[in-house]
Amino acid sequence: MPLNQLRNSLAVPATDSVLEGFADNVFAEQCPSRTLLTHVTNKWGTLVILALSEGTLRWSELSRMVGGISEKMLAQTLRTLEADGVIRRDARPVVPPFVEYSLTDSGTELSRLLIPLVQWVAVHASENAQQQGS
Amino acid sequence: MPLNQLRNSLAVPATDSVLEGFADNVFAEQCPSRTLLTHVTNKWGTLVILALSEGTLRWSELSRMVGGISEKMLAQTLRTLEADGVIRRDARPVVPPFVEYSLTDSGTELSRLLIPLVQWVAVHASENAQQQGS
DNA sequence: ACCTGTACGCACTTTTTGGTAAGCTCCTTT
DNA sequence: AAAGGAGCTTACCAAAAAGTGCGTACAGGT
Repeated sequence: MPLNQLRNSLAVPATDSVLEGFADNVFAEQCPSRTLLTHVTNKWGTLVILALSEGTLRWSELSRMVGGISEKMLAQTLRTLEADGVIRRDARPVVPPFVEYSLTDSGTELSRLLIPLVQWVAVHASENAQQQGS
Repeated sequence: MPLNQLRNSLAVPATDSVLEGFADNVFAEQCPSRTLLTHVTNKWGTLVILALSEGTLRWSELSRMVGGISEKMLAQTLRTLEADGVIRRDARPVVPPFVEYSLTDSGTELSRLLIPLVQWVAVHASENAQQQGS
């Protein structure tokens, strides 16, 4: 048995003050919260949700707006977030395909939490030099 | 020149309503905001910041608290976030090494934005089955 | 007749991320 | 005398994420 799996099997001393209740969830792996957390807080996920917070957008508009996203990543991100119930896909079966993406209600909630976060990032990004990777 | 780099070189139609001012930053790659954003919103980064929102913790306490993190990832995450000015490292040169980690002022601000986000995640994680990866 | 735009899916390769295990220093415990 | 713990670092390797390019169907423009 690897060392850190062993470490996980030990009891985590339940800390709870601000993180009341969900501390035992998020800090433990195997919890679905971890999966959703990585979906909404990864690079492309955040950016797509943010872009859609403005309103409904088509595939090509998203593609242009989120700078640097590849078509594959856009497709994957959209499908993942759709499965998570964060965004809604609305396809009209017209002949040049017309597909619209928008936030669901919970997606809108989420975007309202994400926006101040990105604002914080925008403010503090200039403070230090961020040259080194990883 | 690859296709989507070419796409990036085209002008992004500056959209600004809720995202006033920083829209041109975050949505464009090559911007330091992107780097910081990925630092604070990746899996381990979020979890470490959250853990430290409770207060100062030692290496070994963090290691036990954040379930599943390897020593390498803990070290890497801590060094990155320290360079970003989010956490502070305080090492006493005593003989069994004693090192404490805490949030800086901006790190505390950040954690206050992260907590509602994680609460949202905790609430919505149970709604759908999150079986599929990526 | 030919090319472009739309919204993808698929296969392949590259890059990044993360895990495992080992080592290290200096001291305390057994 | 040997083992172990604190707080890391490094080398090596596997897995996952992401990028690249190709194909597709059909319509409209030139």
